[in-house]
Amino acid sequence: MSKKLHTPKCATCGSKHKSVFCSLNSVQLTDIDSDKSCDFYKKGDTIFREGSNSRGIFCVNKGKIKLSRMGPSGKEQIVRFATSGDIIGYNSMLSKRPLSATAKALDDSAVCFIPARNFFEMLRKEPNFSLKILELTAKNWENASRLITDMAQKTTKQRLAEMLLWLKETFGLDEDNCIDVKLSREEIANMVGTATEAVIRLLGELKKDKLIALEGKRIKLLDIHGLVVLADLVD
Amino acid sequence: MSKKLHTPKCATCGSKHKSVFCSLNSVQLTDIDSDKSCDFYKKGDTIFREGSNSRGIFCVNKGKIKLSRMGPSGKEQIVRFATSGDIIGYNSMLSKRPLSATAKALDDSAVCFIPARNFFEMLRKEPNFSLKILELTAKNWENASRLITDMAQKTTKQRLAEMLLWLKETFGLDEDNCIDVKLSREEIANMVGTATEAVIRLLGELKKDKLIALEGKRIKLLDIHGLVVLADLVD
DNA sequence: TGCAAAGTATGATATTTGTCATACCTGCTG
DNA sequence: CAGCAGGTATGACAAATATCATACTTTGCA
Repeated sequence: MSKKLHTPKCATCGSKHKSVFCSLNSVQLTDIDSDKSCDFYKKGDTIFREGSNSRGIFCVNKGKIKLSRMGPSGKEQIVRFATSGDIIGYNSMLSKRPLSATAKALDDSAVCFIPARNFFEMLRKEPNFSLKILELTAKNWENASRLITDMAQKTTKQRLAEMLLWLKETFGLDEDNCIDVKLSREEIANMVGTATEAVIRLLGELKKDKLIALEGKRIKLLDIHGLVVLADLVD
Repeated sequence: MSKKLHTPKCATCGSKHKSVFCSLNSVQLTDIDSDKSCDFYKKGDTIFREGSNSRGIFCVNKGKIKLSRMGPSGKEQIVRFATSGDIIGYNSMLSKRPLSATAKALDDSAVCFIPARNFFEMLRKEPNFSLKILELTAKNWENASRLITDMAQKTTKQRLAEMLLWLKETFGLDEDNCIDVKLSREEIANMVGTATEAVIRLLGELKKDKLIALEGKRIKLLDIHGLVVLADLVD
């Protein structure tokens, strides 16, 4: 399942500057460190599960995490991703509700755990930290409300294009312009909100339209602007 | 458009106890009051518009507000409602982005305005207030991610049933068990994410199934449990 | 190395939903 | 009070997408 790791220090964490902890000083980072632990998760491992109660927040040290919810008919819906420097599991701490999503490792990952007490203490003591988290939750809502609109109004093909661009933003491109994450067609379908077969067919169409190229699970973006136009994301 | 009103005091506001301001003491409420103003909006009036920059937050004193986004093809998507005691317009303050939704009055409404400065001051000075807002934004995200899942996976009829239940939660029922808000079929369609004709047909089906009754715009809920089951919301 | 299992691909078909045309109400305004 | 406009309703049709069946391909593991 998961294996304890030598716990990295926040102060020397490569992702510090791009995380919500960036505004904290070294004393405060030591406070966070004091009760922190770090676990290793193999690809496919579950970090936490929808419906259970969280006892703290998680911060991704290394790896790729998907956050998903179970739909009524048992179908998975991917609602968010997290990678180095991102925190997860904080929403249910703040809303005082059970966890609303399940977190699974897409790759071998290292994830730190910070107990609720330390998290809330920091929120109370540090207005700047509090504002950072507020900024994060507010952005989450804005992204989600855009996604609601897109789910409701765009065609499957448009949503697929949009999801590819989202994956690019989240995980970046490798040296070959391929999206730097490996997802099954089924997982892509669970982002787009459609059937696996539809994704396969539509990826084929995007390929025929010379917007992407496919080599197994690797998806190469050939025409990003074309995808933006297709997804109707032009501002 | 909107008419200045005699500004009500937070301390004597009937919605204080159920609002995010419930944890503030009388001195703090006076702080909020100091630069507050209140405007009257007629049914259909716009309170703020997607894309513009907000200069403060709004708190609904009386009335019913819908928050919606424009989809790519110009179709409205209703993403939230607000009523007495609810605050709106705070997300874009916190995310430091332009407003992500448009707010329009569904009824004649009175809405207070609190400048950004006072809002942020309170956030900085009052950890309890900060935590209340965090709770709010976290809940928003959770609701939104459920909605994403539903949009992606449920049938139009299920979503319609779910929206009716959502309207019931938000606006309540009158003495006749009718949902206490008047929306056009088009507006309902803009919540459900479908065409107006589909809503008309499906409302007809729900009526035939004896789950609801219709008298013009008034929708009477005959079998709430039946709607819950249909919407697949059973826990 | 080769087999089983999982994942990917493709076709045929059924269903759902969107779109367009049209007609009918209902409430408002001149 | 007539008539017009906006909203509601219904049918016919087209398009998109889900579902089912089947075959092919890759991957992991014994």
